[in-house]
Amino acid sequence: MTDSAENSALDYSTTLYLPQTDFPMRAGLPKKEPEIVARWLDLGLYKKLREDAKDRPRYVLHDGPPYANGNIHIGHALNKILKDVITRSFQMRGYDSNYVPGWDCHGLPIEWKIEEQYRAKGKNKDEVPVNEFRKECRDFAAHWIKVQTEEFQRLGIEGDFETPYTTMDFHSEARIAGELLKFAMSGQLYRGSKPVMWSVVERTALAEAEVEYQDYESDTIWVKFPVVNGPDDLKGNFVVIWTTTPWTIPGNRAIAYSGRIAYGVYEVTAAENDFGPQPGEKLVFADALAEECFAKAKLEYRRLRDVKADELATVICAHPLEGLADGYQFAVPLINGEHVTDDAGTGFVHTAPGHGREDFDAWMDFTGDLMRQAVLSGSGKTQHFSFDSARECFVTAGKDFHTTIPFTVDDAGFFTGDAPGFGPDRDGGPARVIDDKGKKGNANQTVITALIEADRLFARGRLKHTYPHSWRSKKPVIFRNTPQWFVHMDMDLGDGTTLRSRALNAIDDTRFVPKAGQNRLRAMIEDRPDWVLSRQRAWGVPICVFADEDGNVLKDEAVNKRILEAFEAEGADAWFAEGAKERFLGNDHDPAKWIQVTDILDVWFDSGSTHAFTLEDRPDLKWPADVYLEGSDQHRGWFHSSLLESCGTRGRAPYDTVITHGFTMAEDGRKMSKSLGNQVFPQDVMAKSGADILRLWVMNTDYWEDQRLGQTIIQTNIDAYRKMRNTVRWMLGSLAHDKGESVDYADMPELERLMLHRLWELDAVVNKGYDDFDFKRISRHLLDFMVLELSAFYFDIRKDTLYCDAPSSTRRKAALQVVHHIFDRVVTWLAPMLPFTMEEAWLDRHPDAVSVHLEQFRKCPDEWRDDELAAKWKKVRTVRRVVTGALEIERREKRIGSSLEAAPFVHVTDDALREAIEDLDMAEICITSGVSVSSTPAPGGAFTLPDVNGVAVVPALAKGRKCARSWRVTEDVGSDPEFPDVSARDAAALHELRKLGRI
RNA sequence: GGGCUGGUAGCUCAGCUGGUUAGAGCGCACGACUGAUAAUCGUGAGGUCGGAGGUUCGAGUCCUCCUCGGCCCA
Repeated sequence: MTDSAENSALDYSTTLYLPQTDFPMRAGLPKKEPEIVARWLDLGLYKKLREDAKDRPRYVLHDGPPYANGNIHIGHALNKILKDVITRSFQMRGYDSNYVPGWDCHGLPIEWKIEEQYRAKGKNKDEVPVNEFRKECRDFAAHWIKVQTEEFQRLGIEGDFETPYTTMDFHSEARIAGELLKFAMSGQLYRGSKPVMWSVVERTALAEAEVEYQDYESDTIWVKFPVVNGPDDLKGNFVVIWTTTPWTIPGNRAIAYSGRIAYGVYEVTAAENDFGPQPGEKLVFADALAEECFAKAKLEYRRLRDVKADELATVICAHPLEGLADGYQFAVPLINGEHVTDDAGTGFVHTAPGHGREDFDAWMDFTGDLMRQAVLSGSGKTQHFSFDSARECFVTAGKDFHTTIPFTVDDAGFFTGDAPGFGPDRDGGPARVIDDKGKKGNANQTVITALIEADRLFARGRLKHTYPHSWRSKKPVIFRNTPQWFVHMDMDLGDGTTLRSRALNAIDDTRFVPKAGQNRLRAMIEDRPDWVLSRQRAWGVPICVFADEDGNVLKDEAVNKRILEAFEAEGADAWFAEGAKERFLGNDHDPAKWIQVTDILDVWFDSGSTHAFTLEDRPDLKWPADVYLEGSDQHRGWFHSSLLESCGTRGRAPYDTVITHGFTMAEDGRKMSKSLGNQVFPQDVMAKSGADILRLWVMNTDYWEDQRLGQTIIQTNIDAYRKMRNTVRWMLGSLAHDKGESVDYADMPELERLMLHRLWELDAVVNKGYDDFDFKRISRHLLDFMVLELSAFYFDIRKDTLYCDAPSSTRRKAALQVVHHIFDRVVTWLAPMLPFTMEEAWLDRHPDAVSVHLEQFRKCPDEWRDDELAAKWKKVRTVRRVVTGALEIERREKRIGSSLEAAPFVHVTDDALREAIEDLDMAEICITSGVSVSSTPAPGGAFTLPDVNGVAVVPALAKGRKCARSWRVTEDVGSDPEFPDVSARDAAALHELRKLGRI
């Protein structure tokens, strides 16, 4: 090796166009990102984006509102990042793509928080005026909106955070109420009833999340129901049920059995006691439970025969309290129940539809079936049929059958008139289930006594089990039938459609990404019962209707107008203010006749109405939205309620496209949880690595499915980020020498044209990816492009040209221009994904620019497409691969270090491959100092690759001396006496530079 | 228990309507360079495609069952 380089007088590095940039290799995102956010806010970037795009077609992604009650978690981050990438990408692809963030503000969790604060201060919610309480809820939500706004902005989310929408704005509340009134006026809203968990102590309904299960001792009873119709030999026998809530017997309306369980008729053969069942009595039990039951009643027995399910289906019993008072003289049918098991009890389940969810569902299925068979009038009026008529009789005779569910217990736990003999008509007043202290009242005992008197008690006992208790008072709760407001799913809306049919049609007309969401939503709509809108709560939009005692709603547009105007001006608090009833009813209606409903709307109705008060009402938006995007849980939630609300009021979905994302799991694929300590907090990732790292994770993941996130995965993304960042950095450094001199496409070397062709191809991939919301496809292609084709190929080859060529070199100018094209495209394509880093890069390249986010994706002219050239270079790279492989051996054997020390002989016997490289400078492409190509077969021992036929390489050292400037080994080093240690090309470059005063 | 959905190298992902020895990037190991330098280039080792049956000349790709996970219900 020559040592002229070391002895050189000139430090040639100063004569090279080496990359020059202040764009740091290490990003320092945690520090830099907040500065960029601040700059965007100072600029008013959101407004600038709108101004910039004001003449473009609008693209609206409607934000599903997060709940305003805490810091954001990884799910929020995922969701908002996806939305942001969509809005930013559409903005850069020719649309006015604005984004109005929203918040869900009403509802239970916020009420809890406020109550919790009250408890801490020793206050009681019920002692606080409702509007004072609502005010505190409002302030609480407002606080978290502020916090989350900052967190979202820190993530790089661009949106109208100055004027977001919230469900608690007065205007929103007015419009939500208005939407409800549309349902009321069109007759879709009706009052029905449903059992809910009820705390007598607190006089309030409880949600599932508000109860906890504690040990409790219940009275248990086995009750005999006499068979009055069915198979002849069963008449007069008893069907026996078991229950842990004796007080629900007055509410019994049916007995559930299971078609999967074996039953038999059993006869008592001996009795230990002289009370209770006596020898000769015949009873039906599940076979698996008979022994246990008879033992409990201290009886001996024998089994008489099987009882089949189809026999049970025909059985009608009398109510065990039929003899007690008027009101129990109805038939108790046996109904098939999916929930019935033979694990415990008797194999028959006492069904009191007002006192249990499963009871209610089984009962509704049963009555629903009957209704569909059109044998019932469905008038809603209670008209008991005679129990000595057969079931066939009432079915075929079309007798009236009461489908209403009795309200047997009031809010204070007392029996009502719907429980004859136990309510106000009872001597000594109504019996009580639970008292104000949460202790058992006398209801159970009273019912048991009545059953004994009627000789309908088979046995009794006590049972320790877990039972729901109020989270707050720690007292037991009961299931209690309560009036609720519903929307019909299957009522003819006057045009032959129903809410259900409209919703199903709307689903067919909607694009789902991924496709599976369509089936999921459809299945839910197909199956769902009527929509319950009411909640017995304080913090929400009221169901602002007046109803008479029968539940008929007052329909008066003048009243509605007064309500909505008041809400618009004062918020929904107006409904709860003193004198509201008289104020809204006005002079046309007698306040004594009308009941003001005080229930509030389920928050799903609020968020289901966001399309009305944002998309329709804001001039910057449009209805319907182009796209809704949320987690897959929202098939049951927001997608669902928005669909129903919109179909009920407008006949179609409020969206054209629905995108769903999965959930974020810990690294092992399991749910993140506090107790496992495997949670990842977006705040931590941002503080340690930066928001762009988190965003890159989102971009690289298959978000349609559940994703995983943890330390390893974050590190993977940090590594990918670094690679991309360094590639961008190198371009910035090279482009520092770009004078913007352009070279005609036709004058460009093939390598440059190849890169333009690749850009043209990538352009299609990128746009298709954004169209399909398939971001990982884009990020994958771009990263691969940067790694495989830029860093390891194009840049590596062109370093010599860019660093060493003379200022006048066309090759160098063409390369610069291509790097410029690559930079502009790669950076803008990535800008929606990595908004901070690409902003930083863009401003580094274009110091006078405002923001990369105001840019549009650059077009790639069709002129750039050259499939033939691409095919040719595929062959070139095949040959290159063999050369590189041969050099690797030389390196391993320590015969060379740098590839520039080599000048191999390449024997290409494959005609197609040789043709491809014939007119090319393979030394340049292989980054060697020379390549000799021949078509003669290679000598034995030449290097080949198993998958490449017709190419063999014989390595050789380059002849000549090492150029002190370009480090290539050439024979023309020293040809210019003025620069004796450099090659001719470099000497010429030096002359030019000197002429320009550069050296 | 039901509806929907998923399990391909350490990590993230490709593998279209079943067809040659299952791919990529990163990471890792080793090497080179020292003018992208806490960077860059090269080479290599990693997979019984969750498991078991079955259909087929042939299955990661189709069918059945099992298993582990997820969302929503019950």
